[in-house]
Formats: sequence, C-alpha cells, structure tokens
Amino acid sequence: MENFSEWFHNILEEAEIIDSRYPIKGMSVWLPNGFKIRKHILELLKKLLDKDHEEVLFPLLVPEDELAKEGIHVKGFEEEVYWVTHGGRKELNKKLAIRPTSETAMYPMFSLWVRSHTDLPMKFYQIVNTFRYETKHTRPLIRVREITTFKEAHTVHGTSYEAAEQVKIAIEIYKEFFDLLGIPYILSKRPVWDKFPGADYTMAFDTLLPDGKTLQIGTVHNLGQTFAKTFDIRYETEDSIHEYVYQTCYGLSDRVIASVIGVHGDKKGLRLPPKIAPNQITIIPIIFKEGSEEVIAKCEEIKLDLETNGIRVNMDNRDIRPGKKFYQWELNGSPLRLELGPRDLKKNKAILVRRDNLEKIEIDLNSKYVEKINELFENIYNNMKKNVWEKMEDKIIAIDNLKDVNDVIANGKVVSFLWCGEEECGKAIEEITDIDILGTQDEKSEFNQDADGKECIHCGKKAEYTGLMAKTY
RNA sequence: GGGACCAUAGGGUAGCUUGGUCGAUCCUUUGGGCUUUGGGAGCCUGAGACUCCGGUUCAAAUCCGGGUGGUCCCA
Repeated sequence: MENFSEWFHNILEEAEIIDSRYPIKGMSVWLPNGFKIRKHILELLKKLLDKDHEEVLFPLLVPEDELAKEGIHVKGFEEEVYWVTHGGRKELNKKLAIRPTSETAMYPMFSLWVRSHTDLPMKFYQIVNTFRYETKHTRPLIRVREITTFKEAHTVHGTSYEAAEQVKIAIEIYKEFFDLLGIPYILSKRPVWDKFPGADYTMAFDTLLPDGKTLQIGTVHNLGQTFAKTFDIRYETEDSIHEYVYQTCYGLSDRVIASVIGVHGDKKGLRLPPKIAPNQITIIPIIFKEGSEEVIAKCEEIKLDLETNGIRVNMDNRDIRPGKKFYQWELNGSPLRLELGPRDLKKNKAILVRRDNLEKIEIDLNSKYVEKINELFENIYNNMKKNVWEKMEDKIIAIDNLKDVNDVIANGKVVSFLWCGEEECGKAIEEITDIDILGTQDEKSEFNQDADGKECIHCGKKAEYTGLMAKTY
C-alpha cells in the first residue's frame, strides 16, 4: 500500500461506502453499504453507552450570544463556524451558529436542569452531525466540513474527584469500543497547548494509519468548572450550599469508521470485523447447467439456517462467473465466503474462505457448522486485531537524540522520547522538528519508558514523561 | 490572506502546444442477446462526455475573458 491516500479514496468509492462527489467541499453522501457499516458500529457504541448514559438530541442551531459566552472555547472554534444569518429574505437580528460541537447548546439547558446533588451525576450523549468550516484541504471521513457522525457525551458531577473518575470511565468505554472494532490505539494526555478549548486537560486516542500518520479517533476532556461558571450550572449540596458543578465531555466521529477501513484494509479491499460487516457471510453457489437447482436449493437451506441463528447472510445468485463474485466480495470485506457446487453437494460439504487470510476450510454440512462459523468469526476478529496491534507496536521507535526524529518519521513511524513536559521546551521541539507532539504517556501505558534519573531529550532537565511525536492528520 | 495548477461518459484517460482530420481515443462501467460458470470469460449489438456564460473566428474540446467547482503550495 504505497500510497494510502489514493487507496483510501478508491476504496471508499469502489466498496460504495460514501460518494464524495457531492457538490460542497468536505461533504459526502453515505451510500447503503457504508451506511450499514456505520449503523453496526453505532450499535456497538450505543450498547456500551446505554449502560449508564441517557441518549438525547439537541438542536442544530446555537444562538450567537450563547456560543460567545465562553471566551476560550469560542476562540478555538470561531474561524470554523457556519452561520445562519437569514430567515427567508429577512436578516435575523440574532445570528445562529450551526453547532461545531454542542457544549454551548447543551450547557444553558444543563443550568436549568441541575438543581440539587440528587440530580447528579448526569450523563448524556447524542449522535448528531456537526459543521466546521475547514480551511485546510478536506478528506472524506477524516477532515470534513460536515461531521455526519459526531458522538458527544457530556457529564455533570458534584466533585472534582468524580469528574476525574468519569474521565477514566470514559477512557475504559472507548478502549472497549476500539477493541470491539479491532482498532489499535495510543492513549496520550495532550500537551497543554493542544487541549480542547476550555478544558482543564484532554486525553486523546490516536491510531496509526498505514502511511505512518496518526489519526485522532477519540478525545476525553475534563472541563473542570470552566463551563459551569460560564453557564452558571450550580447545584445545592446536602448542606444547602450552592456549588458549581464539574463537567466532562468526550467525543468520537466519522474518523472511527475511517480507521476501521484504513487499518484493516489490504490491496484486495476492505477487511471488516465480522461484528460490523453488512454481509458476515456470502454464499456463492457454483452453478453448472446440470444440477443447478439442487445446488441453489442447498444454498437456500444453508442461508435460512444461518439467518435463524442471527448471522447476516448474503447469497449471490447473479449469472456471472464466480471469480468475479470472489473479487467483489473480497473488495467489500465480507469476512467469510461459502462456496458450494455440485462436487461439494455430493459429499454434503462446502468450502469456506476467510477474508482476513484467504485460508480455505472445508466444512461438513452434516456437522454443527453454524457453531463452526461463529467460531471462525471470533477467530477472524482476533487475528485481525492481533495483526494490526503488532503492526502498530513495531512502528513506535524510541530515540534519544532529537536529530533522529525526522528519519524515524520519514520511515512512517512514531517517535517515543523522554521529555520534561514543559510547554516552552515542547514547543521548541515541535519548532525544530516540524513534527507534532501527541502528548505524554501514563506510567501504566505499554508505550511508557522509564524516565527515572534520565534527561529530557531537548533541554536536558529531568525527564518526567514519555512523549510521542508523529505526523498527524 | 497570497499564489500555482486543473476541469473531456458513472470512474480513469488520449486529443489542446500549432483551431478544421473529432461524427472525440483507450480502459473500466452499463442495457439486450447467445454461450458460459470451481478466481476478474468470450462473441454480437446498443448506451454513455468536451463544467457554465460570453468573446475571437468561415470554423472552438482546442485560443481569450469571466463564473462555478476541484487540487496543491505558501503565510
């Protein structure tokens, strides 16, 4: 995959995920196939969130004065807000912003909803589209002007401790979610100059795409009391005192879908984890003039059997050569293919072909083959996940001289280094290398190096953290 | 904010410099028919494009101006 950009662009079109020819820059159409993938991904996500979050839906438009209330926050977004200025021909006396994110839409309402400590914690989420007027060059699913799939969760707590705990909980939810999709991730604490506008601190997940650039796929922000103070969100404690709340918010976007496609795909096309594949198994009857009815009847029988067991089956009956179907379904990422022809029918067997490694497996149709297929799905998923994790881990390279950064990056890899953690030093490093610092690793992170007694790679002061640097999307 | 480049069927392209040979090339896609089907079949017969507006000219895909859309670089 020498040119990831081109591969990605082609696969979106060939596998009919989205059509990026919509005549507005940075906006695309979800096609049925892509929409199904999206739907299955969202189902997994909702299942995780619904355990202790409530799903809500806020309006798309935010009044100008609300958006402007939180100064730092607005600064972070003002260059990319779309505005609604007219109703018909009449100019509105109050401009309306199309949400770039929903803090300022939600928090005025939170202020009304939060009364007492018994109302807390509150945990909401919504899955909506948001709009950002990107000025850099856009890229389908990765840098877009309409984020069509923006999952944002917003929580409200009575204490600083609980908010910090919620950050950890959200991180665990996201880890579980990315694991379900088999997406490898690096969790970092973003440098202070790169945190979410208005947040106390930002934790972020990045994945590594095949071209060596990292893609931010999820963020978790501890908002502290900043927004609570701006939007006057207070609660009455057990002692009847009015206190400002502590908040967190965390988000995911279309980029998760881009990652699934990008990290698993190969030169033949998509490789989808069975859980989210629109067609988990594709049955291809091998038809000859003689005996075609029996073959098709048997395939129908298998299809029904699989469907009653909750498996998403597709049977490709088209009158074209089987080879063409093989290529097409490999392109579309169907995790398993079942071939059945007259030869197999005689033996009451069928051939299964795995999409992940193209291995062929003969199954006996007299046996409990549904179980076998479910096992294979699990096996395919585990194998895919293992492969992408290993690939990513191999690309994280520890260096002890700043001069080596650009070589490592040029090889499509991520740099790991020891750092004092200070803003001035970090910005200098970014300036010198022209590479972004993703952030710092937690001590428990598998990517953490032991900094004890060592020096910062740039300023030579005591090293406090493991930092990571990468070319980013 | 400044600049460069690009626009030909659903996708990818040739033609443009030097206007006429263009009734526009090739690959892919696609309708119908026959034949075929264990890794992208073949044959027959159809379908499908010069971004838009204006100008120059006997004549414009080709030259000029503008609009729109896209790509990229620099701040």
